[in-house]
Amino acid sequence: MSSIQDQISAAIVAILERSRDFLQCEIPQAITLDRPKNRDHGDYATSIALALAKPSGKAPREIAELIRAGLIELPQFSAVEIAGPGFINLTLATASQGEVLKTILTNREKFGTGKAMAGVRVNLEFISANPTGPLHLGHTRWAAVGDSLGRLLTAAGACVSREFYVNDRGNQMELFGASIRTAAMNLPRPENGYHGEYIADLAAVIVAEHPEFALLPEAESIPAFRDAGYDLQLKQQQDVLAAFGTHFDIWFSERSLYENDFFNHSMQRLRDQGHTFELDGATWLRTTDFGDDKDRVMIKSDGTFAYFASDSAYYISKRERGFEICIYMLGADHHGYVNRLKAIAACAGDDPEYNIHVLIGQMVKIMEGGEELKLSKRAGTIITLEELVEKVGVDAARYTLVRYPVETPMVMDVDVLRSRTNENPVYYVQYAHARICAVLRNATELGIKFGADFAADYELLVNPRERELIGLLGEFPRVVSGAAELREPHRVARYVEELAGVYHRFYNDCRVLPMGEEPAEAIHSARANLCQATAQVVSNALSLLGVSAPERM
RNA sequence: GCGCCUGUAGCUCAGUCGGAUAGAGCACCCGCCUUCUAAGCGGGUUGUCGCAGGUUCGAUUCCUGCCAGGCGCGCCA
Repeated sequence: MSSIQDQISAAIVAILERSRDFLQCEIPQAITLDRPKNRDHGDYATSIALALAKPSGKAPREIAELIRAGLIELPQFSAVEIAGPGFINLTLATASQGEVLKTILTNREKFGTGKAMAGVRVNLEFISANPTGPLHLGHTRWAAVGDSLGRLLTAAGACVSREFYVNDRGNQMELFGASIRTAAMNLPRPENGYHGEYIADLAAVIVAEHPEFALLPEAESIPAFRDAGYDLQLKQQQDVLAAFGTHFDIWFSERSLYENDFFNHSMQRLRDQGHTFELDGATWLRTTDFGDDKDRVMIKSDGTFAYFASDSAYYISKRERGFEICIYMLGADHHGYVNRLKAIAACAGDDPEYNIHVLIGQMVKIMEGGEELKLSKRAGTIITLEELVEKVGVDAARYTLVRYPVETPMVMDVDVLRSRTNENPVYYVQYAHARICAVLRNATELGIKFGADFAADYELLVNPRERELIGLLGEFPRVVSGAAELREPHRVARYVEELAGVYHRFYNDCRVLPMGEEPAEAIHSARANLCQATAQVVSNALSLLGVSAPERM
């Protein structure tokens, strides 16, 4: 089933093809259609005539006239007008509008999904926090955005694996173990150790279970506390993320990269490509061959593995497991990593521009009572995911985190997120859904006929508010595919906010149900179907964001 | 010093491959509930799109140089 936009695009391309001799230039394969801001400019507009003016050497209005003459013959349009320097403004016939509603009501939760990325295997790695403490605000942004992006890519047809990379080896783990041990034994914490209250909590749990750990010699005691603490902390992260609605397919252990000789295998692959070298007793990867500002050590001169070694092996693991696109989501404080990661891909013989896609997320701040919240009781430093959810709930937290482009530094205002007004977009959108559901419950009670199986007369929907609403509903698939392609989930949020606004205006101007003793007529059924289609799209959009669509509020 | 991000209304921010009169919420003023959820809707006021050049039919959008703010430049993870 092709969308109305695809049909228009194909029709214009066909007209241009027929005029190939006249135009004498390359014909685009698809035509982009805009939704004009000004309603006088119709339902759709295209500037294709302006774009083709230069390559063809013809006047834009001449090309526009050519297209207009072809389109006006088609039954889908009630008007085709040329405006300004050569814009073509299209107004759809009401019959074409009804098609959109039928499609939505038939496809239900599938409406909006597509095949743009069909068959593409995507590895989506996000959060990847150290298992040495609770998840904080920065992680929370990725939990919301990453999860939503996973849903979007899946909706676009991609085969997605969501992975959480667990840094379960290295100095930080040792420090973690030592910190818990000192907390358990009432000793001073190690230098650079972990200081949050949660360390003492972990120590208490472990000591209750294994009092003998504290009695072991230090060299055995630290690993014992480390491993027990790791299990508890990882479980805590997993529980918190599950409650947040963020799902992972794979919790990938860094340690596992060094099992079964995989690391040597991955090193060999890099050696074979000829980008490794030895210097000062260390093994390096010559990342400067591919735009990095300095070469990187993989195996340190003392024989231990640098963190970068794991990154390289992990990338190779992803590729060998069949993922062609590897998406990384990093905090702004790690942006220096982008060139390094791309260099790994290049050193492995891949195309970094295609195989690696890095998203850089800017910082998140949180305000309450007009002041920035900085201290977390539990983590000792910054606010945790759990604390945020306790303050505003999962829906408000997720929605707010996902409605801004990740490169925008953002401030979450707890007071706004608790408010039930226009200034809180999540309520605004959810309220629209609940409102529609209420109308539809009433419609059912009144015995109004509506639904996917009811052949409503959509020709009756001629009010400008109705046309505006239908037109916007038809945009949803394009919004989804665009958001997936650009890896920008916030587009879905902005879209659904606009949709909610358009619905509220429609609701205000167009009475859906019969009043008082009025008999039920065809217009009531048509509008009920429009309502149901709107509820479906709102629900689908919120679902892509991992936010609930309540039926009552 | 080098690199990345940001700069749009009084505030918080959108703005699709370059398109028509640059948008939304908040704030401020005025209206709309005796029948579908007023957590809503309508109207009014608000701009040197950081600055200066360039590319072209057309630039908030692309290029160059400045200015301001944030972040990063380890054989740490």
